[in-house]
Amino acid sequence: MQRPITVSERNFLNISVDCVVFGFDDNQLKVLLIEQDKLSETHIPMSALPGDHVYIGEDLDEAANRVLKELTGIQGLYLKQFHAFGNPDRTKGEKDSQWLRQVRKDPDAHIVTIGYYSLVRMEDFNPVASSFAKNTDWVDVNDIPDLAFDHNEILDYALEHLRADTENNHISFELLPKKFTLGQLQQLHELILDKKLDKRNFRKSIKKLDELIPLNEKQTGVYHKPAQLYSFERNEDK
Amino acid sequence: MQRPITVSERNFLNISVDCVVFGFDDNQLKVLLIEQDKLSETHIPMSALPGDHVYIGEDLDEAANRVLKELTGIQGLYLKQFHAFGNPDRTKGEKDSQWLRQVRKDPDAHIVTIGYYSLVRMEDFNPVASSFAKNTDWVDVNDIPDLAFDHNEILDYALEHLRADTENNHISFELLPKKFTLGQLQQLHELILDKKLDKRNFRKSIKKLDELIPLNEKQTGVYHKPAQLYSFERNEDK
DNA sequence: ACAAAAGTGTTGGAGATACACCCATGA
DNA sequence: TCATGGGTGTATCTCCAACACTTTTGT
Repeated sequence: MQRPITVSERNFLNISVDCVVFGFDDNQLKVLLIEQDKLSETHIPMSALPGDHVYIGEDLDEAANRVLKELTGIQGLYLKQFHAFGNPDRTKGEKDSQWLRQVRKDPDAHIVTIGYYSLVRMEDFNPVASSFAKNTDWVDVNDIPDLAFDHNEILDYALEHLRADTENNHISFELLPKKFTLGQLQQLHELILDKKLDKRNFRKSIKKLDELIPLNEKQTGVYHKPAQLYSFERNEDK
Repeated sequence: MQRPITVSERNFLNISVDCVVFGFDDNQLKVLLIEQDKLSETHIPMSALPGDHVYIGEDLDEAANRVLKELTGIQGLYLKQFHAFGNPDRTKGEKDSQWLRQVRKDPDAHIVTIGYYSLVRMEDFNPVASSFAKNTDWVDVNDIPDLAFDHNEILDYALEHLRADTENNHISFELLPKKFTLGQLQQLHELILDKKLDKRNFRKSIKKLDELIPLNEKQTGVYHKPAQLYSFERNEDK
């Protein structure tokens, strides 16, 4: 049974958003992490997902976009909400507390966070650290270090959602950018699902989607047969 | 003795949970609503989903269970988180503001709410209104009135999730209570999905689930062939 | 000419769908 | 004995998985 918190403990309840931005190129699936600024001699900076408080009066989706932009400079991508994380101990690790004492007025607050994820071609975005992010890094999903707070758990959860969406071909028209070849799209699915797919079967299933639009354009500058380029129809781009 | 505080007293960004409890009997799918207490001459009470603030230091899942119990007396059911709603205007309707001014210290706070849903046999639970709920009602899903806040939207969203879970047979062992006949289970699926299902095919697909346990027990007191009773194995009951 | 990825159809099997009759009980 | 829902099997069809060769370009 939860012990009620009393006023004398001077605690707060805050809301944040955390963004899991998956990035891919032709053979890698990575996640965009930020590295915390080193704040003092004793402080050991950690890596973390880009995330920060929601403003009062701000919509959650907008907050996710704003926070991502403030910390990494990245904007204009579709962020999909996937889960809320509210364990009161999620920010109570020793390193986490140390960090929060330096950057927050209420370091002991209970912070509920709303998780968002997205998927982009890495080459289309060039993250630049700012605010309390010292650096940004694309880190391979198979090589994720210990992250701040419960961000490892949030990341695992996001990956599950990404895989489920990919299996159902929901991913593509919501989360994919610009134009691509079917080969690239297949590589992407293989990266996400972590298994090989049959080329002909993949093409059959993907071509059934009427969101898939063949462009009047072919690949150039490749030393093999150039591929048809495709795009996904965006339902509601902002 | 100090009383528990909620965020509302310290902050203007609050967190609440709202519970969408679907109830069924043999031919109806309903939702548990509460009716707000009438607070003054001019106040027009509305119906709403059971929901209230999360305490500081309280886990979201626990909060959902506590809040549901406080308002309706119902406890011990599996509540599944499905979405966070954070539109800053979601509590700014005129009637909503009027209500909040009477029951909250900071009626103008921005309230982010986390939606939970569940599914129960109505006969297994007997809701009793308390706290700021004046009454509780099981209301048919096809006959939902205008609700407080954005609760109509939350309810629609919950129904979508319920349907998706039902189609994939995820629903059953997570959200279903006690023992039932296959006929009842089929009726339930038909209610939720709003379409007829083939009896033999339904039984085939449902019998493949190894969470389905036949009990050493048959229906009694019915004036037709008594049905075998079944139960679902709970993975992790609390 | 060669290397590299693009592009293309058919077959077999598994799983989903359609469909009709007898059974056990209480009234 | 009748009304009511319980309970069962088969034939067809649709969807998914497996599989190999030709084409186009740059080097």
